[in-house]
Amino acid sequence: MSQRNTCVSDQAMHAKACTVREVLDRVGGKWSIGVIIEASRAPVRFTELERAITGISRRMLTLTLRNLERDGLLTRTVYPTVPPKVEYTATDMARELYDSLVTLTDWADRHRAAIAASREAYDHRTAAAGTPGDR
Amino acid sequence: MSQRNTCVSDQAMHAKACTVREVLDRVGGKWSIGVIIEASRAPVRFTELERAITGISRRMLTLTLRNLERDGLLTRTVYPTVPPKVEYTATDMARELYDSLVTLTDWADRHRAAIAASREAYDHRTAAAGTPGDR
DNA sequence: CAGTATCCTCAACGATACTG
DNA sequence: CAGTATCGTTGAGGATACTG
Repeated sequence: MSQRNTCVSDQAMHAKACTVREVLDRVGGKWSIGVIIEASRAPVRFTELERAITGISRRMLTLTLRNLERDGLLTRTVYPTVPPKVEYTATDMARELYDSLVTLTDWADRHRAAIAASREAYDHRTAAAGTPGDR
Repeated sequence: MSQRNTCVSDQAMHAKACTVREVLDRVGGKWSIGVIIEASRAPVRFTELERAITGISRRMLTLTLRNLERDGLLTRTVYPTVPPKVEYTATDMARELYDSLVTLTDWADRHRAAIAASREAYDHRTAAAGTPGDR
């Protein structure tokens, strides 16, 4: 994701915000969630992921996989064959994380319409403010 | 946040990944969560937020507030006094979101140690690979 | 007080040629 | 097949002077 840990020296209740940031720093990247979901179903190979995740570049797939592996969210298994075969599998920790994320999708589902409406209203307001004459 | 909506043209189950991204695009910013938490307790003024949230710049506070207001997560109330007084309050939608985030903090709390250990192990491994001689 | 306007930096991401 | 190595782009975020 985009930001570093600013939690040091934070006081009291900010602990909550920081804990959330910990998670976000881990899965906030553009592709992390997609990879975790794919690797949660069954072991997946590099090329399979590349095809399954629309729009991801080879470089970003590699980086995402390495970071997730480093955090213990993915297991990387190399079969020393020719040509090489590598499989990625989500760990239990990652599956748990995915389950927790369901709570968030519920929230999004419930409020998607309200948010869209709020945005439209806001944009309409500010557009009106930006157009002095309005005619 | 860093990334645009790539959900268009996505198929079947990727809907889940996209719904998560919707939330992340909204709250994934470096400061959004902190602002929501502060504004969930009670109405807060601009300067109060600036002091409460360690490290935030004036510019980012403004941007974060505007985005959250646009999405209907914050209410902005202006008291036409001199000097001006502006209060920000979290909406019910935002409080609900915050409640959902608790699930994530639980996950982080449970696995913080495991993640740290995994990272250290990974870094040690790759460091060893990078140091040919090792002595 | 509550912002806006400017300028700048840097890390995330994208594209793609090359390789064990 | 499963990557790595390079180069280029973009936008999030930071610092800060100025203003109604």
